[in-house]
Amino acid sequence: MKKTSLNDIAQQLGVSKTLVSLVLNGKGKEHRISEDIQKKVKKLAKELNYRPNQIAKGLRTGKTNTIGLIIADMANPFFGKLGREIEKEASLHGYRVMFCSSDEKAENSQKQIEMLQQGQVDGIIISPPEGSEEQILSLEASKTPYVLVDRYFADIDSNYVVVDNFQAAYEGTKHMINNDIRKIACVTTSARLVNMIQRLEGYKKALTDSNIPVLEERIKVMPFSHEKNDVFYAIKELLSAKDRVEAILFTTSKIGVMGLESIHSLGMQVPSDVRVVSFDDPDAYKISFPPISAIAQPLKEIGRESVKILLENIKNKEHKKQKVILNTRFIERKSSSK
Amino acid sequence: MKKTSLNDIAQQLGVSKTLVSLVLNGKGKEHRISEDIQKKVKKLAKELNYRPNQIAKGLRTGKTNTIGLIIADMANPFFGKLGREIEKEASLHGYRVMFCSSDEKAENSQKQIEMLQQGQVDGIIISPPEGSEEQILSLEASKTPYVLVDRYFADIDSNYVVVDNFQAAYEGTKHMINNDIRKIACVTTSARLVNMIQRLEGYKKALTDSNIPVLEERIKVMPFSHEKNDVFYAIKELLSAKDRVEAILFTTSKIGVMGLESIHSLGMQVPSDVRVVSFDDPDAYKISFPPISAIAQPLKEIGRESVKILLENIKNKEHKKQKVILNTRFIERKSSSK
DNA sequence: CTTCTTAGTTAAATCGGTTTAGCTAAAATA
DNA sequence: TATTTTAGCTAAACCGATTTAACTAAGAAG
Repeated sequence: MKKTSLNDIAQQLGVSKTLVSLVLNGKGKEHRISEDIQKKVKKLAKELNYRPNQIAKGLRTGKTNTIGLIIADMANPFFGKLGREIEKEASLHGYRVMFCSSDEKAENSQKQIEMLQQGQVDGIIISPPEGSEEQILSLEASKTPYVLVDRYFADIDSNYVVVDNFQAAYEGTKHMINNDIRKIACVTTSARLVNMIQRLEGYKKALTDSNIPVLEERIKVMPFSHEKNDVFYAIKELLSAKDRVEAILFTTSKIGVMGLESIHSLGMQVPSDVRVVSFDDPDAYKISFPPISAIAQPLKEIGRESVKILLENIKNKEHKKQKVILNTRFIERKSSSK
Repeated sequence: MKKTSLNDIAQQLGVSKTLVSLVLNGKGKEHRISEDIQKKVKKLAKELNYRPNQIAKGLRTGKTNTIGLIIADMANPFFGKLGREIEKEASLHGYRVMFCSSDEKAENSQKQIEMLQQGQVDGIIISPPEGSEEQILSLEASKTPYVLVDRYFADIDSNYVVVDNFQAAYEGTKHMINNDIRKIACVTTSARLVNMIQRLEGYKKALTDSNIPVLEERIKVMPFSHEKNDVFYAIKELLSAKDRVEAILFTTSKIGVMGLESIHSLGMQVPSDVRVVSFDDPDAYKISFPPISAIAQPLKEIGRESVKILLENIKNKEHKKQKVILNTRFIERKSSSK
């Protein structure tokens, strides 16, 4: 049972494939194809279960109705949920999504961008890893429509959709300070990505605004590609120092989850031994006992906005750059107060 | 800066595009193209940063080097991780992955299959929702290479990769019985999917093997598409009955997470008020306090096997059907013993 | 000196659609 | 009646690669 092509239909009806194409694309009226023939074509197409070959269509029209998505890791609930929202929104507009996990490695995103650019997608949504500036510039140069999410590069004029990371971290930290906690650590990562820099800045500003000194030994920056062990030792240091911290701000849920595991395995309890606030809001934080106070990102909106902007750029390649900064939502749970 | 095509290279060198194509596909020797010209072609291709248009290539060769993946929901960590493993394995073989979330709805997977079949992918890995038998039969009829994961249909001879759900549920239940727990409930879903049936059967068999009566009121089957509320009321019933259960087996992590939230919001504690064992092993279970005993599925292997089988079927469409049943791993944590 | 090899190269078909430009016959207008 | 318009349809180019089936010129063999 071979797939039926335009030609099959055309031949069986003794008409040209041009006609069949026009009719099936709803341009029958416009090209004054007689009602009679239009009916016949549609009927036979249905009977033969005709599905246009998107590859052929794509070759001619230069459109694939597919968007590429490059994120760090779709197994990470933050990116998984974001990916899902992007998929949903794209699907509403007739687009499919090709997912790529970069593992935050510029060499991976490099390959993925190249792959996606080989005529496979109409545009790209990317959460650019550290050191991928060149890649973004090359997207720009090749006029590939793209939107950055989660982070951006200050010196590159791009479309992007991010959250107000400074404000988010500021609020999270302030919340603990307002609960009479003053010895607050921050465990973070990738010191060079703008979103992480802003989170750290927000943390610092909240401290200084309350006249609390910012101590370098209370800021633990995990290596580029961090493992459970890295986090464990950081936590251990923070919690075993003479001047032990009372609380920790985690700047990603990946670190947060590892951090909580570490806290537990050190035999400590939240919040009695140490208070916790974390960026992102994975399910884990809701069912954890106690539940973890979280800085939730508006994933639905991020997804919706990024797709919207991308599609606008696909339609009109000269569209002016759009920069969207969304607000986070602080969710107070039991983990962050004495 | 337009993309360079084969023709561009050919014209600039004054040779035919046939030659260029042959050289760049490593068939230069075979077709005795002179070393001299080969070098020139390769050099210019590199200079112009030539990338073959995969759409054009796909049209001609009928191969896309893309596989389609249809899962319930990539935001669900179980499927997210599985998806990631599939992506990894596919990528090792030069394949990309198009992700689709069906939300366990047959109408969605129907559309997604149709979409993927329009010449977009070389094969499909699908976790078929309830009621999608027809769709699988049509995949079969159209000779589309496909592999089922997580579940299968008993009356359809398909490739599939699943785990031994009966044994897994049996072990999980038995573990609690061995800890002197006898009043064990099971909260499950989708009573018609084979994997869920087997999980329920495993639970029942473990009880009867220990001479514990199987009570219908201790088996809560969540509706097809369940929400937090559904689980909440089920849990409430189980824990407020006169003959209150001492433990619960959750047959998916989605239900498990909702269940744990419910337990907490009822003011109950694990394991003192109720013991818990759950299928799957999301991060949430590791950082939950107490950590949750889990029936972990070998996601890496499932991903690897399903891709392997799919690629074999893409290479050879007459390949005989392969059925792989993998073992789960029971991870004892603090949630399941008194 | 002709014929056969062989090395080196290419024209053209093909994949399955979309789109442009134009054709034919009948109807309308001059 | 001659010309223009219009309705209805189609041939052929095109997208950018792969692949088949030659074709040419030079050297080898007879």
